[in-house]
Amino acid sequence: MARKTGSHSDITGPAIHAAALKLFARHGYDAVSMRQIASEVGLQAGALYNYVIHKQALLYDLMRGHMEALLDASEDALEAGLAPKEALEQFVRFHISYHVQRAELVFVSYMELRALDADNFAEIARLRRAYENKLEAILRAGQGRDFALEDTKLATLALIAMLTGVTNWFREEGRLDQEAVAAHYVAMAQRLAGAR
Amino acid sequence: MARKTGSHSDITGPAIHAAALKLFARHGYDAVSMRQIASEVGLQAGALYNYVIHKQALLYDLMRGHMEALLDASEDALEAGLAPKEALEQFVRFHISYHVQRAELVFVSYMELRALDADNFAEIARLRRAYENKLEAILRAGQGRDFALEDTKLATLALIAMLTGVTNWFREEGRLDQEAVAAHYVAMAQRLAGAR
DNA sequence: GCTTGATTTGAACGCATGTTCAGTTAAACG
DNA sequence: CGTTTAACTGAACATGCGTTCAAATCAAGC
Repeated sequence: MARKTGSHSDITGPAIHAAALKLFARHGYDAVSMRQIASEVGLQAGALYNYVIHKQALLYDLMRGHMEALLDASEDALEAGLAPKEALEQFVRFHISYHVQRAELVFVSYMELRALDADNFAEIARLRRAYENKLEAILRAGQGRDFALEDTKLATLALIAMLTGVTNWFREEGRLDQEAVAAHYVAMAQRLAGAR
Repeated sequence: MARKTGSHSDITGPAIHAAALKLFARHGYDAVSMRQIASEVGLQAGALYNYVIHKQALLYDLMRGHMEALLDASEDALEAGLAPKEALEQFVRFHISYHVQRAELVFVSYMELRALDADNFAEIARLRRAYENKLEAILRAGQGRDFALEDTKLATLALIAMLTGVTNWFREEGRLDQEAVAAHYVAMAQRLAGAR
């Protein structure tokens, strides 16, 4: 044998995915060519096919990886047994922090859904719903007692949209740092939910 | 002279823009070819260039038209002299109604910003800010009295994201009709703003 | 230092792209 | 009815696309 045993370089593979993510976020999936991705990594286009079956898999891998990591991380971060109002605060802080730190992944995952074929789309949508359900569970747990909500499903959608929107404008060097933004969003989210 | 005087057919031009909108919304700007747009209208690709300078202008025209119409319509719809709490209600209802009725335009205008070149992007961003300023003006008018807000800029961004998110899932045949959705969003928006 | 096999190159494939333009079509006017 | 001209076709252009694959390269193990 020569070189490391195992399949392929464990540097080039991630480098390709990182380059693809960067370029997809900047220009969009369809506007980015395999040759551009290869050039970003310092390869010829043909070499990419040692690591990826086709271009679509590159996008799908990024999205599925993101959604699964998000579900895992939220599993770890959301402590059970908290009172609904505090659970909502925890969710808001987690969501903002996690998404702001991965702005490119979030952007691509929300933006390029229609570039996925039907099966891949269905799987990503399933993972997204699973994540949204965590927020709705919190709202439902407090409905009528800790929260004053007529429709927890609508409130879930409203909150997710409002929270994820932060990634569209947040800049580390902006007027407010992440902690300040999160604090304001916690307050807004709790008021929106009618928390007492 | 032959045919109608004036430059070009006043049917084909709008038909091209309508077809482009439909296809851009469905597949994305980069994934749609001039030949597909032409075929949707029943033309050959070359004929499009009697109506459009280039593909980019097709996208830009759609976006600029949308944003300018939005500004105009909000001018008409938002009655001055209302108390801040009612002005917020009016804004929420207007925004949801206007956006839900133009889901494709909204989708394309929020999605394909990065497909615009720098100058076109700057102009669209300017129009968007002008619209957001209308909401912020309402929040500022009530700040500290009708509303309990620490940061009107942040609340503006949160509200816009939350409201525009409706276009991503709203279906005419869904569980709630537009009026019911709007009513819930009015309540959530007013609570978010700390309205008394 | 030769062998081995993972890794990469570079050319080729068929096909699609945006845009141009000389030529054809057809409707309205004198 | 013939003329005019807006509207459109259809072919051509250079260029780029995703993907394949034989050949070249290179680093580790014996």
